[in-house]
Amino acid sequence: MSTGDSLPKQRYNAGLAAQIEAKWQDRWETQRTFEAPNPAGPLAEPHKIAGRDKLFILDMFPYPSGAGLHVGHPLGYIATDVYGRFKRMTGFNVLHALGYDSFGLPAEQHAITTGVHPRENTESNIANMRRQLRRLGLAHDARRSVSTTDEAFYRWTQWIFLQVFNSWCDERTGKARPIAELIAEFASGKRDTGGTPWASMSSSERKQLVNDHRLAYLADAPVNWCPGLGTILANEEVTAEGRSDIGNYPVFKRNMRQWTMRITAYSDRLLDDLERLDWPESIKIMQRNWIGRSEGARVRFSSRAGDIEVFTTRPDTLFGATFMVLSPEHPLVDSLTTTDQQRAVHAYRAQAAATAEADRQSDTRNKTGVFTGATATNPVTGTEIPVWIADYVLMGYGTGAIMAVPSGDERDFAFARTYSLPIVATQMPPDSWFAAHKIAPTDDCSTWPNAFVGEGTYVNSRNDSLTLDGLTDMATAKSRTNEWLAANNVGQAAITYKLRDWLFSRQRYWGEPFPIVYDEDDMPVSVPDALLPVTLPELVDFKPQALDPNDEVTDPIPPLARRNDWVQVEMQVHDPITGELRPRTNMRREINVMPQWAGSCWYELRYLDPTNAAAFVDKEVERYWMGPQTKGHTGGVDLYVGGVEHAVLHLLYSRFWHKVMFDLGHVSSEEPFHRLFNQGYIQAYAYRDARGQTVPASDVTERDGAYFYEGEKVAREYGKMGKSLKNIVTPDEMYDEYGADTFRLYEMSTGPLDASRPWNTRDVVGMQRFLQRVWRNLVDEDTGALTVSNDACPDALLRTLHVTIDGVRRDMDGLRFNTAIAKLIELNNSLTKHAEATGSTPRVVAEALTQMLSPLCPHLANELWERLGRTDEITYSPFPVADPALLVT
RNA sequence: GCCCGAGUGGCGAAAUGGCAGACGCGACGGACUCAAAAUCCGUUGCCUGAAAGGGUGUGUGGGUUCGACUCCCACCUCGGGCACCA
Repeated sequence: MSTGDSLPKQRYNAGLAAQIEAKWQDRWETQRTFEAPNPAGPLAEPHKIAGRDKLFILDMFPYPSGAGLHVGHPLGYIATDVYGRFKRMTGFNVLHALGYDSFGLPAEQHAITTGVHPRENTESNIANMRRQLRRLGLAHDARRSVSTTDEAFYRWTQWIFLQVFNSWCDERTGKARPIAELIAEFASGKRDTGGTPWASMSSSERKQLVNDHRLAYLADAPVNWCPGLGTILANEEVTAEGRSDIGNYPVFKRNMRQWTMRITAYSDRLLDDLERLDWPESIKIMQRNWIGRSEGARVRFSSRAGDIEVFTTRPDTLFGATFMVLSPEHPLVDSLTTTDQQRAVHAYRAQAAATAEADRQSDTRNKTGVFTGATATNPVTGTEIPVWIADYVLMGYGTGAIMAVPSGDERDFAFARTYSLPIVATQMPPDSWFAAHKIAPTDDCSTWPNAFVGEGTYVNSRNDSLTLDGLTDMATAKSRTNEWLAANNVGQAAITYKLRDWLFSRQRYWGEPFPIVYDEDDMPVSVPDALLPVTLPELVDFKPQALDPNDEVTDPIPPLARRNDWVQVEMQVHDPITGELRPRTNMRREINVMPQWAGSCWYELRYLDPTNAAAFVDKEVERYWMGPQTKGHTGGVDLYVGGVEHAVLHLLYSRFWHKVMFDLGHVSSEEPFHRLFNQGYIQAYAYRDARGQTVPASDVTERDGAYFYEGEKVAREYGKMGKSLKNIVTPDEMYDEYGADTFRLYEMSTGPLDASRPWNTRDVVGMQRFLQRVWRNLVDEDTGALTVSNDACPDALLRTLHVTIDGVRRDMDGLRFNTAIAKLIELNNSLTKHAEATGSTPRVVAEALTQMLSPLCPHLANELWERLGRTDEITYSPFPVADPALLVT
């Protein structure tokens, strides 16, 4: 169709939108419209700050993928942009920027297959994404865009790592302190070393003792080792058969020496401070469950291999413990196992090692296990009870061993039933329970259909010095048992967390090198601040070194090990104990790199002060943007928007680092993100042909509710937008077909921000028509002349305007952009009726409508504002305020 | 499996204890046009009825309430996370 000639010259369509958008994007850049003033430092403009409140808005920064952006990415970015623009119009000094989380596996994989250096690939991906984002018209301060791979950035990632490494958590205050203070306490005798006195310790022993207290420490941790690929694998990369997803090589679960972050020392603070955050309740619940604090007791059972310590949340049921179960990985298994059980135990351990952890925790799976042949003594009854191993007991939780009370725990009950182990009831369930299960209270508990986990009257729970019998209150029964355990030196009340310490090293190339060298005792030593950053050495081959696929014992050889000239180093370092600075030869660099989480744990702080070479962030600048706003306020980013997929890991790791920085006095905020909002995902339809192959969604047509590709019928499904489903829609296509403003409006209109929704290109035109109608109400499509008059506005229209202002203001504040847009459409529809009747638009409505639209479609609004003859910047013009007198009908 | 969400017209949704379906898409009808596109106007949950009207309806089954899309319980389906994808 060639229709261009007959269209009105000044119709608002993709062509006109493109002109307008390019014009304003250029103008914003040259006029530096969105640069946010700092109170101090190189970006300081104190006169611009006076009398304004600040607002720090943050998006979860993207990974610069080779595919660029698809229309799913900008959902959150547009929302924060609309909110930030709205807040600017209500007087806030808004900081909004976007950087790149640019270390990570895809660039490394790309480098392995193509030989192109990850930096090159990463930089071209960033350039492409910057171009795509610029066309969206985001009001970002470009000076503050940082990438985690910039040396000027990761210099400070390394510096923060050293802060963590050179700290310990003082158990008396629960706060991090410099490690030098711990050394001083040991040296002065103020703190007991728990063994050899400090003065008699060798240098190596002292370093080891101190290392054992550091917040970043080396420890053996279980990993999925795939020698055939030469790498450690994520659980998701391991198949159900315990082989690698790629290449189908064997995978071994084994311990390996890894950098580990002592996040568990912060469990209680991470848990308690959730109360003080403005986060969705569901995310708080997920974090609480992840931390998984449970109160109970540790109890020691004696055995021929020594004491076996268990953690239980139900010490009150100790009298019903009729057997014990150890995790197959438990260190005492070897010494416990009797000769005749060795084969069975060995076979079972091998099988457990090949089972995914999620499956091991499954409640519905049949319980499996093996008897070790050994027994242990129940401390309250004195009875010898059998010791088993079973994969439903995990080494990573509690002590890796449990006392099994089949009458009071469903899993233990199932296990006892499977292996005919004894069941002793320690609580008499209420009659209603028996009635519900259609059994009699006189029936033996081994005939019960399942365990009883509620509160009942204690029975069979008595020895010479402890009696629970007759009690009905669980709390009393627990505390009495705990007191008895402590008095008899066989246990004590204890708290356990599901949270585990954070595995922090990767055997990869494309990550931050650790600022660590090893000395002659093989002890880690900080690289001095003056020598940061430790830059990534150049490599030609990025591939991990593959080994014999069955070589379970050799350690992985990370890519950095290839650069022996880099690994071996002479350096002036501070002695970890004395602090004395002296040159050392024969030092060896750490050859692991940090995980991708590292940069994302603190990037928001660098936005504040991106060029600071003396500190990761200036203290005054941090206090201005992130400091607590009232007493008891945690401080932190004012609004953080991102996907719910980061609910636990990223959001817990960054909270931990931030708290360490707070304890050490480097930041004034206790939490990184005060308010959190999770946006939904954009999903998309995908289509498969009769052979089950996905076909390009863009070429599928609909007829009578059925879908066709090249004349053949295809089946529709629904999934996350991505390359594999061939259902990607790029923002570039939308810019070209409709313009950025229409695209922005469409993304904001399709539903509430926190809901996922399918992408439907067909629907975009609705927002284009809306903008077209707005344009036509103010501008003559044929001549381009303004059709706005200064005549008085009729009362009814004025009332509609003020009701709209009132609603839109509240919707924008509450991030309800979809309903704000609906209200603006209604206002414009009223305006259309008026304009049709009178031939002109009242200026008061035209200006207010333009202003209310400007956060949502800023290019169009700026253009209309200028055509309305306004010479002030609409970006900083005051958002309309409703007159209460005009709200009553 | 465990933890967290979500299910409302043909589709995206609105209403969050008080008239279910605002607004948009699509569809249908009309205006403009030689015609079409674009644009504009109107109708549009479903069943029934010529109409007025009547009936019915927020995943399923129960419950609380004068009143439930909204609160509670159970179930089903879908999405997210499960620690080396980020």
